Amino acid sequence: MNRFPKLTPLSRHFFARRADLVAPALLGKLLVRRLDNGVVLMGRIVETEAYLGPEDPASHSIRRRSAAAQHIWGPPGFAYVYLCMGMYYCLNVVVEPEGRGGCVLLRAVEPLTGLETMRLHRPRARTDYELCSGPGKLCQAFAITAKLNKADMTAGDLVIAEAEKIQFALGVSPRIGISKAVDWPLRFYMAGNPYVSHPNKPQVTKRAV
DNA sequence: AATATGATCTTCT
DNA sequence: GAAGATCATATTT
Repeated sequence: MNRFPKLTPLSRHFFARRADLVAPALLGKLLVRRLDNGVVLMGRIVETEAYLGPEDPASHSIRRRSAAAQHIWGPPGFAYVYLCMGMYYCLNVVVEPEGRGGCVLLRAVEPLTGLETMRLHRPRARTDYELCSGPGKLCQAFAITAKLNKADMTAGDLVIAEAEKIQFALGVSPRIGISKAVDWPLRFYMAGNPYVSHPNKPQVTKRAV
């Protein structure tokens, strides 16, 4: 309970690639959150979506720069947290070389440690599957709010850390919940993993990793 | 100043 | 499968 594996945050270099390369590369990595009271929450990333630069009509980088989002054109490896539908936060990591405005949305994690605290954060969740199986749920479980917008995810209280490599089949599908570029295959997930959201969504390709 | 629009979740049918 | 909750940001008057 008081021993955690050695955590090695991913380097900024890791994020300085195209979003559609970083997104699948993040599968299997650890999302690590240290709360103010010292409790550590951890989950294995099992589902991500890539949002590219200005050539992607669904990306926030095609919109005019706002104070809350201007850092997505800055150096990669920082959190981009924003409120969706007035009620739920979504967590992104800024990726791609500086100036592009690419992001990767973290859609689902497999909860590993701190489940009791996650259940307190998500009283609505009746099963462990409902804890983190969606971008809004994940933010509730991990207590991620706009206060963590612009946080450095290579160091601090919200980081993505290296993990033991595990074998899995890569699922690819169109992104969820958007109205532009709806067919672009930029959602990546661990095929068959029970903590992925929208398990019945048809995938377009599948290959071993 | 006012309105339209979501990278969602929950509950109900 | 569909509707409602709810608000930061962007776009329109």
